[in-house]
Amino acid sequence: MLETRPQAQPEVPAQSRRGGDTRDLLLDCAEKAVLSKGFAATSIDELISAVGITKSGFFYHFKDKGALAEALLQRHLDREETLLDELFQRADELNEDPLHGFLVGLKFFAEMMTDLPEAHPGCLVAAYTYQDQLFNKEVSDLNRAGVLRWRRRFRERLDLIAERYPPRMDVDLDDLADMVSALVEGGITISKVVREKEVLPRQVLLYREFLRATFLGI
Amino acid sequence: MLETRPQAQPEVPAQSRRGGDTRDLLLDCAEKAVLSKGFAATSIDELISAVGITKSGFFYHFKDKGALAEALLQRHLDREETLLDELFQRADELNEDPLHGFLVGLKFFAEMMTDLPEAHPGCLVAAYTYQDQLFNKEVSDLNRAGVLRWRRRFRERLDLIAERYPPRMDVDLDDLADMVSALVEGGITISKVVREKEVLPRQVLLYREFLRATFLGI
DNA sequence: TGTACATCAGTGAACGCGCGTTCACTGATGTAC
DNA sequence: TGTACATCAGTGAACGCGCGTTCACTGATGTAC
Repeated sequence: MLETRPQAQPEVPAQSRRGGDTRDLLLDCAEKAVLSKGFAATSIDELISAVGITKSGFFYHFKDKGALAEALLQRHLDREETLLDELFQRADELNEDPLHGFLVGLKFFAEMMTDLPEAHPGCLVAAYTYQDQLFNKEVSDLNRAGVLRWRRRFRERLDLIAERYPPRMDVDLDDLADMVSALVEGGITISKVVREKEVLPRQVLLYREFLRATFLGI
Repeated sequence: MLETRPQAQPEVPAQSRRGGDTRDLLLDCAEKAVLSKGFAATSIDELISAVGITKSGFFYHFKDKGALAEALLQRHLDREETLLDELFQRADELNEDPLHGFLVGLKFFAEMMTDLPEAHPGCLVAAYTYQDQLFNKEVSDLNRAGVLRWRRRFRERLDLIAERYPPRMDVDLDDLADMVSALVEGGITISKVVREKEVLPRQVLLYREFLRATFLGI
């Protein structure tokens, strides 16, 4: 029942690569694999044969499989943060107002989702959450801190907005902040399940519409 | 790194149970395990020792591990449908109007989520989606059909509502229907990650607020 | 500029354990006549 | 009411394969003097 598709061979042989490259390649392959079949079903063997090193080479880079999990999540959280930071900063530069900056940022975000070539790759947060017991406490805490950081950051932004535009509806701003995360995680899941990549960007745009109504009225 | 907590021993020994009971017990244990650590990390050994039969006994009930996956998802989808059917039917009986019936139903739904004793158990849809490659096409299709059925059913309901209450915002009704699924899946994920079970019901209530604004204005 | 040593990025062989699966068999209950 | 057979819900032993992990070793590059 396990339908393991063979991974592509690496273009560059192991010898002519530097160590950091090999490590990153391992993480790239692991990310792809974890997102499509989960962490437990991702074997070290498949990663090393995709990257072109031996098993002992893997254990040079990661002390055990758990270290791979941790490095993978950390890299994901870092990248996500950088990406969204740039995106919302760019949106803010186009617009002085915190509300309109956010609205433009959400539009950028939805466009980015739409432009991704294949169906959306998915998010490690959900993938890890549903395999929680496999990981040690540090990994779970890393994941939790990641989500809570977004709550805090969106919340700060919403506070600024609410100062200038008193909300027309009775909504809790923490809930409104969490809704971004929930809708992204859920949107990715539903996109994957129904195999329609438009679902995720459309949900983001719908959230944007609700946000506008909350602060600007209908 | 695998932190496998021992499952509770069954109260009733295998001999004094009927066959259907044992099968259901296996499914119960499997559901719990799959939700907390994923399908691949759930071993047949742990299920049989929790239920109190031998490994061959397991293969009497399921021809292989894939059959367990299929039965598990099918049971989950059936239960979910029955539960939500009853819930929204009960809400409709209290209110003639399709909008207010829906609003009351969402309130019931949120209350149900709140009243669950422990943190929310999670949803097999997301758990399966992030382990897609492990399953055969029938399982993926089952999952997909499940989500699409909810899109259709909520959409029908929203059509009825929109007939009576022309929407005040420019929203696509399919998106609005999908948002329920996305928010539930995402809400469960976020609830689990941050370990706050209130997140899910609060997201449902926030959706409810937006729905009210869409059809009734602010 | 040459030599000595350290570090980096791996190799290769072996390990034992747990996994899913198979197969021949069995004791208790149900049904037909 | 008794006997024959069928079905249900398992048992017990064995299978081989793949998994994560360890350990002693190595060839290429970097650095100190």
